[in-house]
Amino acid sequence: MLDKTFDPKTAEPRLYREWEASGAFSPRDDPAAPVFSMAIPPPNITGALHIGHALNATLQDVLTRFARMRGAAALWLPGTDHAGIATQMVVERQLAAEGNIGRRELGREAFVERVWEWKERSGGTIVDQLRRLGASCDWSRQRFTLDEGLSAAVRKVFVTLHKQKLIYRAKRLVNWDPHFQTAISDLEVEQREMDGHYWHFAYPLEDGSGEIVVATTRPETMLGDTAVAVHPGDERYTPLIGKCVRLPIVGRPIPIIADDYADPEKGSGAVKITPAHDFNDFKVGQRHNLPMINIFDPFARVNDNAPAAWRGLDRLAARAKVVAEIEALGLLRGIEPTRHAVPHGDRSGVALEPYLTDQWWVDAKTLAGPAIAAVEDGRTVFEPKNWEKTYFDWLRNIEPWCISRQLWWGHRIPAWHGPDGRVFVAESEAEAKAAALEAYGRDEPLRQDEDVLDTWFSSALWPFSTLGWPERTEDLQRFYPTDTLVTGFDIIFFWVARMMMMGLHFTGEVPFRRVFINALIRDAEGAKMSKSKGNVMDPLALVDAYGADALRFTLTAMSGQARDIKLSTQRIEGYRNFGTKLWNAARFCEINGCVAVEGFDPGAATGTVNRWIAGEAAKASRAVTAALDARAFDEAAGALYRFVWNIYCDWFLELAKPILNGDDEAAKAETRAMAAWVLDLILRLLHPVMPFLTEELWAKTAAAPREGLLIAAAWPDLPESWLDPDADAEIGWLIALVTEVRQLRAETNVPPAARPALALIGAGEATRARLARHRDLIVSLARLGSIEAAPAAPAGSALFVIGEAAAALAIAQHIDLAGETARLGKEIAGHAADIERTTRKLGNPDFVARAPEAVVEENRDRLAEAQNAKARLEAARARLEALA
RNA sequence: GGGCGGCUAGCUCAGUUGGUCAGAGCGCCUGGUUUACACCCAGGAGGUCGGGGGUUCGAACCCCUCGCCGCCCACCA
Repeated sequence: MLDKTFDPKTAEPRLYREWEASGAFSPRDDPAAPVFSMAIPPPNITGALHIGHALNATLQDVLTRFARMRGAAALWLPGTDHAGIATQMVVERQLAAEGNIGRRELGREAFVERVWEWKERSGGTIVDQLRRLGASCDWSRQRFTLDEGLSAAVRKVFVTLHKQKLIYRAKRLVNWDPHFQTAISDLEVEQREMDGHYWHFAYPLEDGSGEIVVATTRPETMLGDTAVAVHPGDERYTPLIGKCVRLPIVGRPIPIIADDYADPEKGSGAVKITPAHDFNDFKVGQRHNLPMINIFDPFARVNDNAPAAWRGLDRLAARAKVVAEIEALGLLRGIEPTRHAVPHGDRSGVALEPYLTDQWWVDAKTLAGPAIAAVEDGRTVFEPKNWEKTYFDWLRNIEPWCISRQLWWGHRIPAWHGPDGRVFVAESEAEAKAAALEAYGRDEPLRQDEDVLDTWFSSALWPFSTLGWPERTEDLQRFYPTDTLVTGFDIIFFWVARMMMMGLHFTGEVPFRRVFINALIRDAEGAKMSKSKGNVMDPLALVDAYGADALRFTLTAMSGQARDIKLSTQRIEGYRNFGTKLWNAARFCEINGCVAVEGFDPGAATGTVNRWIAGEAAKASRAVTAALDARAFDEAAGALYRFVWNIYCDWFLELAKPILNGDDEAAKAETRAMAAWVLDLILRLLHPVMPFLTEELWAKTAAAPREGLLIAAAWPDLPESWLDPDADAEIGWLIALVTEVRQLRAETNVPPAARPALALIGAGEATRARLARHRDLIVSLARLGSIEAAPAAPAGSALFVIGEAAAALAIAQHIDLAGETARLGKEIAGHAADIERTTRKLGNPDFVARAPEAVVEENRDRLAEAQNAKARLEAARARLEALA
C-alpha cells in the first residue's frame, strides 16, 4: 500500500543513486541508436546553484530524459568552469579572512596551489547541487576547464591561431581594472550612471595671444594631454590650428590640431586630447602621431610621467588637486554638474581606466565571418529566433578580443619571451626552447609570459574540448556537433558567439545545431535576483520544502516567458499538489486492483469510457511529444497537467468508480486494465519533468514486475486512430449533463444529500441509447435519484438544455417559482443576445461572402442551437408562469 | 542615441497562422465527512485585453501613434 503522500526527502537521494548505479546516465552503446548530445553551460566552481541554474538544468534534463526514453544514445556532458577572476577573488578573500599573507606575498606558485586546494575542497558543491535537482548528466565524462585535456586544447588553439596570425600581441588601450590590476574585455565593462561635473579649463596659447577653453569630466587626465583638437571647419578656431598651447601645471607645449572628432556643437568646440587615457583620444592620437603619455600606474595612481608633486596620488585625489591648481592659476572657466556613464568592472565594481599596455588579442572580426554565416544559413538556429538579431548585431560590429589577463588563476599563455624581446609561441616549453635555439643559434634564457587567458577563451572550446579534441576520439566523432545548447541570453556574446567562432574555425562544423535561450529568473517583484538585494531564492531550499519535482515542474511550466520569470512559492506549492494528486490517483488504482494486464490492447477496448480515455491518452501523449520536440516546455507541462488532473482524475477515475463498484465483471476487468495502463502512460510522459515521483510510482505500483527503471523505459507513441469521435461525443455529452446538473443544484441551493429525479424531454433515439448505457454513471456523478426520458417536464422542475433535449430536475421543494423564473429569464436573455449577435453577423453580406465557408457554417450552427435552446427555455418558463 | 522585450481577471501568466460572448493557476466567495486525495471535491464572482487611430466582413492578435515598465548596446568635451 502506498503512503498517503510522496516523501521526496527520503526518496530523491535513493532514486538518484539507483539511476546512477544503473548506468542510465551514460549514452547507450547501441551504434544504431540516434545520437543526442548536449554540453552543460559549465557553472563556475565558485558558484552555488542559483535558481537560474535550476531552470537551465531542468530544461536540459527534460530534453535529455526525453531523448533517452525515445531510444537515443543521449549524452548530457557536465563540467565546471575555473572562472579566473571570480575564483582568484574568493581565495584571496579567504586568505585575508584567515589573517594570512596576501597573494603577492605568497607568490604565484604557492597561491595557485592554494586555489587548487580550494577547488578540490569546495569546487564540487555546485555539481552535487545539480544532482539534487535530478540532473541526469553523464558524470563519468565530467570535465573542468583547467583539467589537463582541456588545457592541451587551449594551448593547441592558441598556438594555431597565433600561427594563422589570428592571435597577436599589441600595445593598445584596454579597459584596465585598477582593483585587480588586469585588463578585461569590453564585455566585462558595465556602464554606471554617475553624478559628475564638467570642468571648463582655459589653456593659454603659447604665444600669449589668448587662450582656448576645453571641458572635461576627468581633470586629472590633463596631465597626459598631448593636443587640443578643433573641427577643421570650425571658423572660430581655424586661425589657431597649428599653434600650440602651454599645458597648465605640466608646462608642456601641445599643438592645436584639426580633427573631425571635435564637435563644434559640444562645449567650446575644442577638446583636450589624452591619447593614453581615452578611447576616442587614442584614435585621434594615432591619426596625428601624437605622443601617448601614460600617467597612471596599475593601481591608477599618478606615475612618474607627471610632475613630481603628483606622483603616487590616487586618481581622485589628483582630480581634486588639478581643479584646485587650475583655479589657483585663474584658468577655471566654469563648473557644471552632469550625469554621465562611467565604465566599471563588472567583477570589481571599481571605475575602469583606459590604459595603455601590451596585451594578447584575437582577431575576432575574421573568426566572426563563418559564425555569422552559419546562423544566416540555418546550420545553427536560435530559439526563440529573435535572439539571432542580438547575435548578428554583436558579431557584425565585433572588436578585437583582448584575451590576456594579469591574473594567476587560469591558463598561462603559451608564449616565451627571449632576452631580446622576441616571442616564441609553442604548445610546450620544450618546443619554445627548440624554436629559440634555432632562432638564436644558441641557448638563451626564456621567460614564460606572465599572463593567463580570459576564462571565456577556454569556455569557447567547451563543446569540442570536452569530447577530447584535438584527439579524434570516439566521443568527438560520435557526439560532435552537439544537438542543443540551452543557455541564458546574458551570455550570447560572452559564450555562444565565441563557441560558434572557435567551433567553426577548429572543427569546420557548428558546435551545436540549436541554441535554446531560456528566460532569466526574477523575484516576485521582477527584480533581478542578487545577493546584495537579498532576494535570492535558493533552489535547494525550495527542493527541501517542496521536492525537486515540484520545482522542476514549476520552472518547466513557466519557461515560456520571453524574458524573465517571476517565481513565487505559491506556484511551486501548486505543482507539489499536482504531484500529490497523481500519487493519490495511483493509490486509487492500487486500492481498486487496477494492475497492468499482459497483452492488454487499449485500442481495442469496448467500453465507451475506456474508448474515450484511450483517445484522450493518445491525444495527450501526442501533444506532449510534439511540445517537447518543439522545445515548447510550458505547453508540454500544461498538457500533462490538464490530462492528469482534469481528464484522468476528474473524469476518468470518477466515471470508473461506478463501473468498478458494479457487477459487470467484463467491464470491470477492462476498466481496471485501462486505469492501470493510462497510469503507466502518465508516468512515462511525466518522467522527464518529474523524474523522482514517477520513478517511485513506477517501482511501487508495478503489479507485474517491471523491466528496469523508468528512466530507461520507452517513450509512448500512440496512434491517432485511437481517437474515437463517437466515444468522444458521448462522454462529452455525459460530462456536460453532469456539469449542468451540478451547476443547477448549486445555483438553486439543493442540499448535497438530496437525490432529485431528472427527466429528459424530447430526447432522440441516440440520446436515449446513451442514457441507457450510462444511467448509473450519471445518477452517481450528478447525485440523482433517477434519470428517465419523459414526454413532458414534471411540475416543479428546474430546466436546462442539453443537446436536442431539455432536462428537468425535480427540485420543487428546493426552488421558489419566482426565483426559477428569473433564472430562466437570465438564461433566455443570454441566448437572445447570442442570437442577435449571430444574426447580425450572418445578415452582413460581406461576412457571408468573404469569411471562409467553415466559419459561416459554424455561425449558422451556432444560431440554430441558440434558437433551439431559447425556445425550450421559453416554453419551460411559460409553464412555470402558468403554475403561478 | 541604437536595439529588444513587456503592458490581458486582485496576483503570476497562457492565448499557436486575426474567426465560437477572452483562458489557467493562485487568491477570494458559497457549499461539501461522495470509502484516492482538505496538498481534496463541487460551484461562483471577477477583465472596456495600457491609451488613441487605422486595415478588415471580423482585431487581444496586423499597421501607425502615444504612454508607462524592464533589459541590451553605444556614450567620461
